[in-house]
Amino acid sequence: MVTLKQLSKELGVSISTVSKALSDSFEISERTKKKVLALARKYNYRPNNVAVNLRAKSTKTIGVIIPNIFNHFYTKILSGIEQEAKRNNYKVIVSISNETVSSEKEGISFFSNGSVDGILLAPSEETEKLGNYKHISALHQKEIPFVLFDRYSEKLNSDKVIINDFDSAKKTVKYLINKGREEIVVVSLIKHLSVGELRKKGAFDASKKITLLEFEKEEELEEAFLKLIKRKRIDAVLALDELSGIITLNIARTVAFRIPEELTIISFSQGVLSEYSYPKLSTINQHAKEIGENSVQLLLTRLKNKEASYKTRIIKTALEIHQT
Amino acid sequence: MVTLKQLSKELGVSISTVSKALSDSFEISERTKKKVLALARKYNYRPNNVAVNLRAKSTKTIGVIIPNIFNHFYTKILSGIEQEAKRNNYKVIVSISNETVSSEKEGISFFSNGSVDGILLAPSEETEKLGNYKHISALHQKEIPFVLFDRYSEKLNSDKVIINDFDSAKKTVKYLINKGREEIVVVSLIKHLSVGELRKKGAFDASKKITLLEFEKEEELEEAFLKLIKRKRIDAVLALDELSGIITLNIARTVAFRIPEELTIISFSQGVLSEYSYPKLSTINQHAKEIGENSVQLLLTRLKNKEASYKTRIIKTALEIHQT
DNA sequence: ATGAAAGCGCTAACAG
DNA sequence: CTGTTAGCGCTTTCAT
Repeated sequence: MVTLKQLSKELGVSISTVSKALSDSFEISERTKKKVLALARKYNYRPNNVAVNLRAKSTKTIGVIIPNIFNHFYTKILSGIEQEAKRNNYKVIVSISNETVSSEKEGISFFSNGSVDGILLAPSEETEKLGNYKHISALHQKEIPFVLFDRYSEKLNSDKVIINDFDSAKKTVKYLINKGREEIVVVSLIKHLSVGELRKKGAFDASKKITLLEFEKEEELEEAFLKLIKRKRIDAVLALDELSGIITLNIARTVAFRIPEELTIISFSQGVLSEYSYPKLSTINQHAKEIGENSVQLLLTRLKNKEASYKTRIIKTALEIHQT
Repeated sequence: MVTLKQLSKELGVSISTVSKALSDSFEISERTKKKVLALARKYNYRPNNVAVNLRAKSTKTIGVIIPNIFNHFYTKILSGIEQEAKRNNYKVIVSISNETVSSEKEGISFFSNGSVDGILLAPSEETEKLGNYKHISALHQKEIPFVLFDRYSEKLNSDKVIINDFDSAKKTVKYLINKGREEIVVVSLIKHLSVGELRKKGAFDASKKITLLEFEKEEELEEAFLKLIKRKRIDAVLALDELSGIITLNIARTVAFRIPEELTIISFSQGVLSEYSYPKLSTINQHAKEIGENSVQLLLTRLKNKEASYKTRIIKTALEIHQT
C-alpha cells in the first residue's frame, strides 16, 4: 500500500500538503491539488484505515455477537445489520456464540480492545438459562456501547430492539378462536429462551384452555405430538418456533390430517423452512431484517450521544396465513 | 479505555517499562512486573488493538465476501471460516455481495484500505455471468492476498478451495444407473454458476440419456417438471441445487409418487431444507464447513509466504442416501 | 500556499 | 533493570 509519505516524496512536497490536497482543503492551490490527485490515482492511493482509526479514536466498525448462524431468523437480522451498517459507512465484525456463554464471553473480549465502536448482541441460550448477565453488563464499565436485539433481560440496562412476543402470541390465539378453532395446542422447542417464555404467556393470556407441548429435543416433541393427536381431536397448533412448526406439520401429514382444512398450523418463524414446506406453513413473520436495521440505528444514535436515556424499539409482527 | 501512558503515570515508571512488564519481558524485575500487572488488572487494561495493528502492520483480520447469506451452504462455510479464524486469533469481517457485481466491488474496496490482511471470496452470480474478473484480479496489484472458495474461474490465478462438482455429479448418476434407474432427469436453477455447469457436464459424462430441465425461475421449473412427469415415466432425479430438489420433491408428491420407492431424488445441498423436508431428501453433502476451514488455512499459509505457488484444495463430497 | 511538529497507543532498538 | 527515542500512517494546529 502506498502512503502519504511516498507520495509526498515523489512530488517533492510535504506530507501535510498531500494530506490536505487529498481532502480538498482550501489551503492548497489548485495546481498542487491536481498534481497530487493525479499521482494518488495513479497509485490507487487509499488512506490506511488503521492509521485513520488510531488518529480518529474510532474504528467505524460494529461488532455483532449472534447466537446461531444456521437459524434463518438471525441470518436475516445479520443481513439487515450489514446493509444498514454499510449505508452508514460502518464495517461489521461477526462473532458467533453458538448459544454458549463461553463463546459469548470470548466474543465480547475479542471486541473489547478498541476493535469496535460498539456491539450488537443477542444473548446466548445458555446465558438466558443461567440468568447471569455480568459479562454483558461489564461492557458498561468498559464504556463500550451496546444494543441488545431479539433477546433481553430485565437485569440488563441498555438500548434494545425486540418484537412484541407476548402480544403476537396472544393475538394469534385470539385469531384461531375467532376462526372457530377450539382445541389449540402450543408446541415449543425454545423453553429456555426469554422469547419462548413471553410467547407462552401471551398464548395462555388469550385462553386457558390450551394444551402445551414443550420439550428440549426434537424427538420428544415428535413423540408427544404423535401420541396427542391419536388420543384427542385437535384443530389448531401454534408453534412458538419454526422447527416445532415444521415437525408438527410433518407428523400431522403422516396421519393424513388435511391442512389447513382440518388442522391450522401457525408458526413463529422467519425461515426458508416454512416457505418451502409443503403445504406452506402459516407464519408469524418477525421482520428480522428490520430488527437488524433498527439495532444499527440505535447503536449509531448511542455513539453520537452516550448520555441519552436507553431506548427500546418494538418491531411489530405480521400474521401471514397461507391457504394452500 | 485505559492506556499504557495512564498506567505508567500512576505507577511512576516509563511507558516502555509497563509495556515490557505486561509482555513478561526478562528485562523487568519481578517486583515491578507484579506492581504493573496488579494495576493493569485493576483497570482491566487491554492493549489498544488499532495501535497494535498500526505498529505491527497487520490487522489479524480476514475479510469475507459472500454471495448470499440466506443460502445455508454459505452460512455453513461462514461458520467454518469464523471458527478456524478464531482458532488462529483472527477476526472476520463480512461483506455480502447479494450476487451482484456492484456490491462485490464495494466489498473489495471496503477491504482494500488496510482493514484486512487478506480476503476470502466467492464471486457473485453476476460476476460469473459476465465473466469479468478484473476487479478481483486487481487485488494482486494491491498486494492483498485472497483465496477463492466454492466458485472460481480459469481467468483468476489464485489459491482456491473447491468441491469436485464434475466428479460428484458423474458418480451420482452412475450410482443411480447401478441401482437400476433408467429415466433420469437433471433439474437445475443455477444455470449461470460455474458449479452448475460443471455438475451438468459431470452428469452427462456418465450418461447421454438424461433429460435436462434447467431454468432461471422456480415457477418455470415447477411447470416444466409437472408437465414432464405427466407425459413420461421417470424414476430418478438429480437436482444440481437444493431448491430444485425441494421443488421437485413437493411436485412429485402432489401427483402421489412414492418416494423413494418409485422415484429417487438426490440433490446437491447442504441445507436445512433437505433435512426437514418430508420425506428427507437424499443429498450430495458438500462439507461446507470444511470449505470454510480450508479457505482460512490457505489464506494464513499465503500470508506467511507470499511467494509460494498457488494451491487448490478439493473438498470431497459425500452421497447421503435416506431411505425414509 | 506550504511545511514542521505533535500526537493517537503501541513496541522495540538502543542507551544508560 | 529502567528509560529515551523513533516510528507505524494519518490529521491538524501552528508557524512561516
